[in-house]
Amino acid sequence: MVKTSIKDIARAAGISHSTVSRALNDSPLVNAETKARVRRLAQEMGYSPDAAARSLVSGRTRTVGVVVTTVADPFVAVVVEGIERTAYAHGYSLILAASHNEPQREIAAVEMLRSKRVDSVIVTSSRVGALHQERLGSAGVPVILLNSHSQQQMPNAYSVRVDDVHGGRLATEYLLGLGHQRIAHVAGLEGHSDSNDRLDGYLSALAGAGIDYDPDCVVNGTGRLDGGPEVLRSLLALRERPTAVFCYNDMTAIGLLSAARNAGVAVPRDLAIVGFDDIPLAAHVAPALTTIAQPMFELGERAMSMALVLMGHQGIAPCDVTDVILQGQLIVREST
Amino acid sequence: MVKTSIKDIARAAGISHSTVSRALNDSPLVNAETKARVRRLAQEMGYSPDAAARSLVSGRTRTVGVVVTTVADPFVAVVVEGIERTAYAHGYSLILAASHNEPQREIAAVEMLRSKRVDSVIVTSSRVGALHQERLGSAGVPVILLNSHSQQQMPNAYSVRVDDVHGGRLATEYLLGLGHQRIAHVAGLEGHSDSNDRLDGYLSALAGAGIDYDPDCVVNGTGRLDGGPEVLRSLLALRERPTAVFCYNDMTAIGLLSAARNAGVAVPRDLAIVGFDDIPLAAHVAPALTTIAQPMFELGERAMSMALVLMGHQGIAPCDVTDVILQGQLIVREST
DNA sequence: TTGTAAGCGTTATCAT
DNA sequence: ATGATAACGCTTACAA
Repeated sequence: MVKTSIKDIARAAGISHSTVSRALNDSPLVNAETKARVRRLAQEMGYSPDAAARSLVSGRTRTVGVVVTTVADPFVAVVVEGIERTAYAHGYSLILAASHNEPQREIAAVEMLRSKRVDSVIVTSSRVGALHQERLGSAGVPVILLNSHSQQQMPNAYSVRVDDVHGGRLATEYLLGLGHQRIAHVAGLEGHSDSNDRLDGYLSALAGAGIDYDPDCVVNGTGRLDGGPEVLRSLLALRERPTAVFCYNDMTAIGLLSAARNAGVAVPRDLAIVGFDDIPLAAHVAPALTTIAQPMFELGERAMSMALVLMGHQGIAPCDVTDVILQGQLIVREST
Repeated sequence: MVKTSIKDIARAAGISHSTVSRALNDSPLVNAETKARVRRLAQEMGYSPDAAARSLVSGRTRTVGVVVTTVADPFVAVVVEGIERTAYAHGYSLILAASHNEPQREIAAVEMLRSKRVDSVIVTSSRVGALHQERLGSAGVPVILLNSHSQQQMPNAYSVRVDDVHGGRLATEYLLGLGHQRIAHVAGLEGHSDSNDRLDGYLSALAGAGIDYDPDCVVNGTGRLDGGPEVLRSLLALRERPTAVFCYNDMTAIGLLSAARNAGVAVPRDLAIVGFDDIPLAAHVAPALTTIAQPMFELGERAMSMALVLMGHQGIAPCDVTDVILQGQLIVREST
């Protein structure tokens, strides 16, 4: 048994391959017993339909492409879980590609997906979203940006995201409410709109409280666990030491937490820390992390649902759903 | 610009589609300027080769299927990262499917991958690995099991795994060395060979120390964060309370850690806890988790490399690489 | 109800 | 160096 095609089955059954095709696709135009015989044969011969051949004629692959920065990030992992569950429920498969935060790889990934003729593409934390929407959107393949947005508002710009400005403001205002006057911010990687927006929220909260913005208080992070020690060093090196810090995401915050513990900086007494995401483990570090919760799973679900709609899967009009914005929520724990 | 095929380019250039194909594939049998003209046109017309059509004739897709339990598990996420990096480096794409620990879905996932004609399949924590190896292996598609093994040793059984028995023994012997006499074990989900093997290691260490095995000391876990409270309850309900516990994985251990903290059970004083995996966040919980480190990234890398070899990518003989077994390593932190 | 034939977008084998 | 033509495995008119 190497590989069986409908022609092989046709030969074995002594009928034409079109009848086999019809039988396998449950067409009403086939004699009931012929259908049964064909199906039994298909089973016995280990037949598996060739998706490539099928999509060559149908023009659809029942596959969506998912571009992430890396799966080894808990936030991304849960988002992908949300996408996967929804996709599976509707008979779609996922091709996964990682950009590793490099625009070049992101572009290459989307090109690969285009070549594989995926029916839709979901890109998380894109740095060049508008480009994809131009290349694919105009070719009829919906592109959904997840937690990023084009600078220029395009006609075919679909996105699902959390309100990052609001989240950043929420976090900062909470720290201000606690009485902190000197609040630092650890940004994410440059070029990401979510990081920029969270920074904007931070700045807006500061401005709202009538606090002068000190550029030194904003330090660059990596969005990863390992940046902690360096971030801590930067913060401690400031002329006037901040009493609180709002981090781009939970991984950054947890890395900082760890570095603080090793350096004997007590959290929250010496330094209050707020994260962003509420990844599953945020509640389990010590001290448990105060953070802005993103509905990660739902973000994935919504993005995939939007893709389904755009591929014509429900009766909903496409124009209803161009830009879904969800709100984050402050979760107070022990790190503040 | 909807979709451009080589025929469209041929028409625009006034040549045959076979010449276009040759030009695009950099065949030496094409006039240099024709080649240049074709390529410019392809660029301008936004041409993207149809992977389905190509693989229909070539018989290969340059795609591997990856079946995981769920991506929303840090161990799995890092493994997939390892697979992805290696795959990308060799021009392969990944189709991702989740089994959610249900044998039925695992089988459906593999069937989908078979239909998509992936060149190879990697299945993590399989519950029915032998089945896939029979269905796909005999059809010429290599199947690599990652951290699971068939009960019966088959001819085409490829696997990459950590030595779970050894790891389980290591963890338990370490606790014994600390003086613990009553050590519990929280198992993973039933039907997984890795969980069974870790249990075997635990039992073997106990036996080696001349300690009678008390079946009540082995409780069932879920492998997830959320099982903590119930596991703790089970442990506290035991007639003679254990002073230490070895958990199937870090997520189980961290869930337990959390539950212990909430219940006022001091770790490690009242209860010492050892995990398994060494997920990135294991060092950042409190107390930091003692665990058996698996080379997660390398596991993924090795599995993908093995797939490459089996697909004929290097000069290595296939027989050299049927079963890679890596050793885990004890990492002592604060939870013991 | 079934069979024949065309076509999806490629690559590959022939000729020319 | 280039062009016809067949083939990959399937779906789908169109015939019978």
